[in-house]
Amino acid sequence: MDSRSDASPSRVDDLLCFLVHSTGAAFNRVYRKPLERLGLTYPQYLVMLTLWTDDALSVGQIGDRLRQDSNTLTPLLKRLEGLGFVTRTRSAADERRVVVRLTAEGRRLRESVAEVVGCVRETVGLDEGDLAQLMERIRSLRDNLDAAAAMTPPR
Amino acid sequence: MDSRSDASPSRVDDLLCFLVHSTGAAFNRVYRKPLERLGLTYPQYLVMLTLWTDDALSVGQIGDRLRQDSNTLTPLLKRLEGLGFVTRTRSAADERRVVVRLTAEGRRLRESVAEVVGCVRETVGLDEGDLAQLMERIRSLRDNLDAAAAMTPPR
DNA sequence: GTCGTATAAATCGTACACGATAGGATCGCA
DNA sequence: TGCGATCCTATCGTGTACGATTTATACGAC
Repeated sequence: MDSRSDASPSRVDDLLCFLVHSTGAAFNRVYRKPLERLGLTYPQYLVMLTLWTDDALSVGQIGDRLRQDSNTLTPLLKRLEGLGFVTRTRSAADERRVVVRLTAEGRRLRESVAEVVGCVRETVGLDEGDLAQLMERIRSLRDNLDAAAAMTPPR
Repeated sequence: MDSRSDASPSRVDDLLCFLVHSTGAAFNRVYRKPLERLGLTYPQYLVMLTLWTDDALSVGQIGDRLRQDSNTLTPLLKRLEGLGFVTRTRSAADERRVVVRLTAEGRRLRESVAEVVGCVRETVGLDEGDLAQLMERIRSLRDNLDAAAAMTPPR
């Protein structure tokens, strides 16, 4: 009920949604150059991270972890396949599934990446405690938004 | 120097960059449906917000506020023009500039939007103090990232 | 006044995001 | 055993995002 509860906020930079949006873009900018040296985009890097943790995942399993669907992942995975970092094969047990596996080169990439993660970790400029707290708040914010979006929109 | 300082994090969901990224997507999902009723996408909505605050801005001024460049904004503004919400006219004083102005219909849209902002504000589930603190932390995070990206990347 | 430089917007190519839909495989159950 | 519902991936269309380049205008030093 305060003075700005309804009127348009004075600046987009005073909106939480815009701050989150632009901070995501800023992360992207920081990651772009070092990843480019490895031949990866940021979304491709996220897929590689996922496979370095658990290899041989289906498209859907990767999508669960990254919160995206096959319409985004299929072309992205084909590019990673074209780059020689993963293979895509139909599962014999369930022909509906496509299993994505790291190649030797894909596994090798993991070492080159350690420095990328490390250098970004420093630029965020937060100590362990603040980082953990910030992450927890953002996660809970995201969960609230997800829950709101999941409600069948009234009408 | 702790145990996870170098190895790949166990899950993308434990990375700050991914949390920010996916929270931005979650905001987008929440906004999508109500904005769709107005005929706007989320980035278009950000442009409208900017113009509701300051009308008659050049493409570059809009870009300063939204942190994007003409390569993204030009086609987006042409769509808003096609929808009848803005006009785009070359400035007489400086023929390089294109000035974007709200139409009557574009101004009218502002009222329909109040409820959108209000309903999203509730779903974030934070009180005034927490919201302000979270926003300040994210802003400072973004500034750190911007500063890092601005450094001419060594080698 | 002329020329080089800076600035503003537009254009181009590639990659993501995402709603909607299609097509094939699997499963459950009558 | 057959058949409808469900699941999984792929495809399509539209709308961003963004680096690199292009074109046109403005400005400053001379």
